[in-house]
Amino acid sequence: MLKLQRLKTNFYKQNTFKLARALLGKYLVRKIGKKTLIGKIVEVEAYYGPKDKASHASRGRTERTKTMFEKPGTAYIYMIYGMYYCLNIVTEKKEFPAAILIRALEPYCCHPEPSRRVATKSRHDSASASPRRAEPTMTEKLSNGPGKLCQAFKIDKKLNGENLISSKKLYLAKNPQEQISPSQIKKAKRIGVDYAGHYKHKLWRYYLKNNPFVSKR
DNA sequence: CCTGGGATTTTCT
DNA sequence: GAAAATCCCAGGA
Repeated sequence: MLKLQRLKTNFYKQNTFKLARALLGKYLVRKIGKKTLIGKIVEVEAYYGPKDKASHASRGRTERTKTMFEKPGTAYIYMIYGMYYCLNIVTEKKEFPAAILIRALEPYCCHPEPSRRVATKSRHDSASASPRRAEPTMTEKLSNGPGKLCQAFKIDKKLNGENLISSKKLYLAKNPQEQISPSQIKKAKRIGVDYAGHYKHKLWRYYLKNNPFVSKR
């Protein structure tokens, strides 16, 4: 059985780039009434400071971006392309705008609606080659991208500004048994930020090697 | 394999 | 009025 411990204030106080790596392998927990959705974080991107041209905060504090200036451990959620939401974890000291975009999740369990088997029978995803998944669950299909995971986990602007340290609806947790080693982490350019001048080349995307839920290699 | 366009609406100039 | 931290699908090589 998966034993999860909620992540506390100190976890969020790490610098943005350390925290981005530390987020890999941690769990996003979403409670909706009596139901709980859980997904392992497998891909993230860092957006750091007012000079990062790819960051919404590069043009200062606005109605939308004010959440990025909040204290670490706050959820920053915005609408993108009129159709999707994106979930970020605010980092750094209050008043310094930085956040980490959650780009992909590996669902752990429990999309209850259709009576479908949870596909991962052998659950600790070992490094060993698991043969192809039989029936992908709904969540599996729907959480391999920043917009899709918000859809699957029913995350929208109502949760913008939520404090992940105290929230009953949305938080992060770890399985103390599970450790991610640096060799499992791959660094890459961020997606969809070609407009960002030289900041578009920054290797501020991190993902778990060989994880099938990563949005792009 | 890759490239390009359309959907759709909030946000900021 | 233009752009956007996306996604999906169609069409070409």
